[in-house]
This record gives sequence, C-alpha cells and structure tokens, in this order.
Amino acid sequence: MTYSNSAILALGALGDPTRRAIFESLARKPSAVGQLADGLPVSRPAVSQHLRVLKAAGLVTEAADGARRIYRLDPRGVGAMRDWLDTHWAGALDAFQAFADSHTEEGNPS
Amino acid sequence: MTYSNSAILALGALGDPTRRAIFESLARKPSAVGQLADGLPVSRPAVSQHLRVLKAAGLVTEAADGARRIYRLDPRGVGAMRDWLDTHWAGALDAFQAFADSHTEEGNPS
DNA sequence: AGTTCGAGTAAGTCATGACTAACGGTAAGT
DNA sequence: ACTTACCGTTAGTCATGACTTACTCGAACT
Repeated sequence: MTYSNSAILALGALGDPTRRAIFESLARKPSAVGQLADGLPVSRPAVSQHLRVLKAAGLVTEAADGARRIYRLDPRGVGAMRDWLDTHWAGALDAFQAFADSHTEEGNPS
Repeated sequence: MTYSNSAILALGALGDPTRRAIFESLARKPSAVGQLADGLPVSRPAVSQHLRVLKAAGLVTEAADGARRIYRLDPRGVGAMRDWLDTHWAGALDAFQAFADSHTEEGNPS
C-alpha cells in the first residue's frame, strides 16, 4: 500500500470526462481556473471542484501566484497510476500467455 | 485516433470501484461470471453488466467454454491506457521542468 | 427427453455526483 | 482607501448510472 492508494484515487478522478479534459489541458500548459473554464463548456466553480478532486487524487498541484492559482500536473500522481497499471499489465500478460499456451495451435473460428 | 480512444474508454470504465475490483481479480486469475460474483458484494447480473462495459473498453476478452464464459484481461487495452498515460506523463514532466526553470530564472511575461 | 445449472437481458428503483446560482474573501490597481 | 477583478465555497437541483428482481435462452447431465 505505497502509492497504489493514490493510483486508485487517480483512476476514480480520471473517470469523469470533464476531469480528463482538464487533465489534458493541464498536460499541455499549466493554467489558472479562469483559463481552464474559458476553454471548457462548464462554469468556473465546476472547474474549481474538479480541480479539488484532482488535487486530492495527487494528480495536480496548486501554486499561488498573487490572486491567481496556477494549477499544473503532478508527475508523482501520474507515475503512481502508471505503476499500478504496470503491475496489472504484468498479470494480464501472464494470463494471456497461459491462455495462448492452452490453445497452442487452435483459435481460428469460421 | 490511434488507440488513445480506447484509452479514454478504458479510463472511463476503470472509474467505477466495482469494475476496478473485477479488473484486479481478473488480473490475478481469469474467471467466469459466477466466480467473480461470488467474491464480490454484488449480484451476478451486475457483474455481467460491468463485464460488458469492460469488454467494450477493450480491457477484457471473452472465451466461451461450453456454457461457461471465461473472462480474462486484454493486454492491448491495458497497453493503450499505459501509452496514453505515458504521453501525458511526458507533458507533466515537461511542465514541471518549465516551472522549476521559471523559478530559478524569473522572467516570464503574461 | 426432461431437468438443472449457469449466463445474459430488460425494466425499474435509488443513490451518487456534476453542474449552476449566489455569496464571501483576498489581492492588485487607481 | 476604494473599487475592481478573480478565486473559492455553499446550497440546491437534476441527470447519469449502478444495482436488484424477474425472465428467457442455451448447454450439460441423468
């Protein structure tokens, strides 16, 4: 239970399409709330709430620049997700290998 | 539109905790619907519906074994997610680098 | 052939959460 | 010091979707 917990939160956070859009926009360029809301079909408060969820998930960090808050991606959160995925990818490959081994030369329906 | 579309679907599918549990269980061992539902606090039809979503997202594959359906992870879907994550991770690192650079040099307009 | 078990589908209910509107607080500019 | 602008918060509404119950289909076993 190192950062796999963060990975779980990150997956849940990225399940929402609007949050994915915010995430991708932030990947391109760090921005403030107004900037983000301007390029999205939702209001500022909505972006603010999504940002809070993303921050709780460890995917973004907040940097106060005067009255503005600049949000940017947190590489650690993305790395945790990547690690979680890596672990399960290994399981997937293993299971697929076992399946392929069980069906060595069979598997051509119709 | 390479496989990033599949990655989007995969992210959306994995946003649900129950689907994540099914996904992790499948990563450990391919199973039938009854097997899955037996180890989860939800009914069989619920597992069936989640399996359908996971299959549509390209994360699991179905293999008919007589009356039983054996579900296993699809390495391609997991790989697509991993690729998507990789791309945005690069963006995150780049943005973070720019941020660190901006704090050591100080001099960015607008 | 009949029975039994297992899986998928459909309809319906209910909870979660995404969004908007209104308010308060804080920092810069005049 | 006042005004302006931006950000965050709260309360409330409404849509999305997760879950269950009941039904039908298909395959194996007696």
